[in-house]
Amino acid sequence: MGMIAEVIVDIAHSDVDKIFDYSCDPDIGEGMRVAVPFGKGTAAGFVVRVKDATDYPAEKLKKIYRAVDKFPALGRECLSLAQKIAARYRVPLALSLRLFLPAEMRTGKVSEVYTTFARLTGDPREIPPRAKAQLALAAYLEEHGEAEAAALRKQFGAAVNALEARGVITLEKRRRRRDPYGGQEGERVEHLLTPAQSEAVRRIQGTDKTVTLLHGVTGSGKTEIYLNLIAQQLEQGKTALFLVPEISLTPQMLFQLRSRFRSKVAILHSGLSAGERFDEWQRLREGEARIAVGARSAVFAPVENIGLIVIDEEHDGSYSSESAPRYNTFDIALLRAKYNGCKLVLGSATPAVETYRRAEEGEFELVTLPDRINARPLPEVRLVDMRRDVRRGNPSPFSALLKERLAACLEGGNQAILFLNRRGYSQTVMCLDCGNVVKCEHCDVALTYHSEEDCLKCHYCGARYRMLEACPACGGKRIRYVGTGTQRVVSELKKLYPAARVLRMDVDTTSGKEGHFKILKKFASREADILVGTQMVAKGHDFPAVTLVGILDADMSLYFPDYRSGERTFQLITQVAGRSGRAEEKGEVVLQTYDPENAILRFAAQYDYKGFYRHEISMRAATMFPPYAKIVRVMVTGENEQETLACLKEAYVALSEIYNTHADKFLFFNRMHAPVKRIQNKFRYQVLMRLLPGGPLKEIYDAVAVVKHKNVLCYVEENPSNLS
DNA sequence: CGCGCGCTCGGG
DNA sequence: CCGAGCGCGCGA
Repeated sequence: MGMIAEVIVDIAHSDVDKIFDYSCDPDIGEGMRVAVPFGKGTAAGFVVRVKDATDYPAEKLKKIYRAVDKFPALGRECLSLAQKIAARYRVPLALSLRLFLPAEMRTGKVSEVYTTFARLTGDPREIPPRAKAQLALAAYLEEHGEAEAAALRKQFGAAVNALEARGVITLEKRRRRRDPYGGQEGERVEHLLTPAQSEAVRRIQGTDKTVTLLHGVTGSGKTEIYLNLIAQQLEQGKTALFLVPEISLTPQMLFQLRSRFRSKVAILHSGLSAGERFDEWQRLREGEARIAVGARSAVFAPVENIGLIVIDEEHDGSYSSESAPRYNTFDIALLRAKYNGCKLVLGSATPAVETYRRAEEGEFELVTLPDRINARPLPEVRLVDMRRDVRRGNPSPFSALLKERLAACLEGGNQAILFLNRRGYSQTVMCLDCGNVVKCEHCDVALTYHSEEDCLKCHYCGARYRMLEACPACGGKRIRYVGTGTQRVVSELKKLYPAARVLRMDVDTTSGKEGHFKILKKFASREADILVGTQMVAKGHDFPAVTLVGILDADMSLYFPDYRSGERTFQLITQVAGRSGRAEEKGEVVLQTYDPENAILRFAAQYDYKGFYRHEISMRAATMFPPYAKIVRVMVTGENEQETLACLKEAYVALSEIYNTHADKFLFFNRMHAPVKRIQNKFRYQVLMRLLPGGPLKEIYDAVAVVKHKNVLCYVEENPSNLS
């Protein structure tokens, strides 16, 4: 009797989201990718199980054509995990299985690369004395051992083939790993833990809880703790996942890891070429590398026998997936930790309120590192009331204090960072005669003026428009620039400090994979005095000469229509303030605001996380926001407004039923326009809900899974980080 | 009466 | 997802 394979075809659609049985040869195994006859053609698929019988009529059964790879691309754990993900987020299994492979493997563009080596295997005396090149080649190999055939061909030409034909040398193809960053390593340093770090390590190992929250201020040495824990797991023959926000995957950080763990580290992130990513993935799968370092998607790394999972900067928004399946890295990491029976460490200087709460409640172990390693104080933060500056008739984006401190900083030969969370020149342009603000043709969003290209850009879809000469509504010619962006800050700086060298870092100046490295490197090597940028400047990187950080508009992120805006503001300020005074000289921070009494800004200025947390958690309790309730949004979006509305209605009717039967679990239930009504020509409507713990979340997912409208997308978001 | 488009269904 | 099959609507 032949073998039967259960196959999931690699088509992400609920209609074909089911197991198809195929007969197969014994070389087909679980987890392998296969090519199968499907419908009127061929489909790729994943073998999820192999069995020896099926109920499906034998005459209709078809046979797997072939295995796509020589190896099982998916392991046991990942098959089980993918099922859970598919069930939890109501996506086809094919979609959750794809998470576990490098994307380029599916498109078939990537394969292993080989290098041919030549070595002596016969007697060089068989070479006739006339064949000078062949003799030289043989002599070369006698001296050097083996060498790459390609290099030899360059030097000795056809002699390579001639000698092979003669049997004097043998050519051998060997797999070659593409190596991101060309094997560069940092310096090897001793890793002695401070008493506080040792105690933290001891507590993380000693707890019987799966999850530990490691709360340590900037510079308290969290990384050393992670590395120590990882090293211990490696010694026990286990593997580790080290997850970081995309932005902190700097070469420096990677070199540091490599200097410690050498080739045991594999890097998975979007900056690699397809081939490099595939090879790093293979090194992990084959056990050659045993530490996977990477952003969100590295939580799916193909390692077995995991001994530790680390999520660094756990509060970072990049840990939530923005497209289906909308998973949260923590949830996946927890599943993997449970499956492998290992620990999961969350690290942050500014933990998410929801995380800290779970630690406080005892669900997570809480380990706190209150002090910086070098005991250097954090830079002093001075709050500036911008309303007073405005009243005094100072229209510039810089307060009098900031100007004074900037001058002093430059005079002292130091560097400054100015942070402003808005790119472009001005937030938008407005007609002074009629108040008209120009919007994007494809999005319900005001356009931003960019001075470099003298154009208006839409920050949602990237569309560009010529700068207006007159108001399109009333023809008025008095156009005013409203709100300050990074470009304007740079041009104001040039007026104020003509001698200062200014660098700008935002999405517009960091195109290309290595774009923001180049700018950071330039600044680090002191080719500029002032770095102006958006939140990109907040993370990573040590600039020893920076003694001043200016936060130009601390309120900007505060008034986002989002329950996490306070939390995000606190995190951002803490992070950017930490850029000041990293070396010998004392640092300072100037924090400009129109709301100097604001509690969150005051806690941030004092580096008082606990004060902030208590304030924020009591606000959340009073207003019933997460973690006391869950925000659930069902988004409905499509290009045709009628179709979109019809779909919204269908979803709303289905959800209303849930609401009516579980009214006690709902704090809020309504349908409405999304705050941004249209993005990229797609109309956006939503059903917004707030659920008490134990609310009918599953029912909501089930109801939405049934809603199917052509040309309209309808999906569930839990506690979305961005409610626009 | 014939064809075309749109919906439904099956695919192992 | 993609193609096949089929029903109904419209046009000469």
